[in-house]
Amino acid sequence: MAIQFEIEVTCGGGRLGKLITPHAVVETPVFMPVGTLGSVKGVPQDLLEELGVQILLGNTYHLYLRPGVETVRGLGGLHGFMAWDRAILTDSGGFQVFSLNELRKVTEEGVTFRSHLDGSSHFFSPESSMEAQIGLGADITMAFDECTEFPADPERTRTSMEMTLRWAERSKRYFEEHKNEVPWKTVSSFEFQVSSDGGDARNSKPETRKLDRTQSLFGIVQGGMDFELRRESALRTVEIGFPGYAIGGLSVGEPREVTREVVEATLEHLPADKPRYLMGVGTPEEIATYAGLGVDMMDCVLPTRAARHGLLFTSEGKVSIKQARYAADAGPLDPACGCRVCRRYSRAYLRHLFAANEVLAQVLNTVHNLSFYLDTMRRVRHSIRLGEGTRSPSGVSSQPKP
RNA sequence: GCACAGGUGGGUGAGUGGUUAAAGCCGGCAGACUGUAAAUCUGCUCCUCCUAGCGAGGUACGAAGGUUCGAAUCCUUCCCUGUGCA
Repeated sequence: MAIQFEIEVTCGGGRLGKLITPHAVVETPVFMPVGTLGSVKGVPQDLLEELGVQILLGNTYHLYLRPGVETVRGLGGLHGFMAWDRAILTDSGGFQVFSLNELRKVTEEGVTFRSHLDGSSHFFSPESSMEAQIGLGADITMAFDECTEFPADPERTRTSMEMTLRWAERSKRYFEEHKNEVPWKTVSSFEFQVSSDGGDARNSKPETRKLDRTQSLFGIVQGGMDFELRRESALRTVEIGFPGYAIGGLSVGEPREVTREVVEATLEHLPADKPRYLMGVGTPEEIATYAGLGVDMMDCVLPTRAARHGLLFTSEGKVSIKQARYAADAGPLDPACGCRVCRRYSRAYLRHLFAANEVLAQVLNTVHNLSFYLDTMRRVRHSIRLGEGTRSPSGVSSQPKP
């Protein structure tokens, strides 16, 4: 078993768990910051560690184009290359196939696409995506899928979903044959320590386990906005068999309430003992909601991108720090936030940095937003734990450990 | 003092007789952003009024006059700036 997922407690649909990957133990539900090109834009790795980030995203398409998979592999894989020894998940490139729609052509075999950098022609298939992801050496890899566009008619949605299923089988087949080719040691004993929520380590104790440190491959459910197709996609993806399942094809322009309905309709068909990863979602409210519904992993560019654009998430709602109203505001960005940015700087200063186009604005804004997202998930985990405390005696939410 | 070159909206800078309230860029003010082609993108940015619109007036291209159906654009005088020569 390449990856272990242990559910500690559940509350309603929400689950508190540990995802034990080759490089880190990840407390779930977790928000995974996006580091597309081997960097969470603007934030040094040691700061990410300080924020409590246990798992990052990398992107196969982007790293394949630049600096190239072989370069990364030669430098110890993505972990060695970007000097990050906690967990990494790589996206397969499936989403780029969707978002670079002007530059690509999809066939059963795979996707021919033009580089957005220099226009050169490339080809991605389930096999080549897996080859690249194994070379990058993330802890968790993703099957090569087709993210169905929105809107899409039923026929198109089914056709797309069926192809994603065939690609999932091909991804798995290639992966199983080559997964030991990762650029790091695959077997070792692994000591890990999990601090309890809030950073208080009093109750945690180091555990040592013998782990098979191989990569994992997650399957991705598609099916557009159609509940029946989602159900079928989920069941058939589970049938192929993966250690974790992602819900893809959402946040592609559909109304947010539709997103939620589709997530709920999909979750019920995914095995309770496997991690469930909702791709590309969402706002702080959304990630809290979905965590409560039983989603274990989420990623989104929103906190990092919005930060660079001057949009900050706070306990009092969104703050567009560029607004003139903050020009002389001596108060902290978010009085309820304990992050290093809110502890130290005024809104007026943050606004000035942004207006003056100082690089520090991007750094501080991103640090805050990520901090807020990670805090949000800590609160969610805490509330699930508390929920267990009150409901456990009746056995309502008990969940057998794997 | 003389000779050139210039003076355009918050800044810069196009435009050199007719959809020009005046390009573009910057600045300013808002908005968007959800498996990152994103330090990006979009809108507004002279004043007043309203039925809020490819709406109606007003004011505007150093100043004042003039030519013309029509001038930021042509002419005259004046003021100012830069460079060169005395």
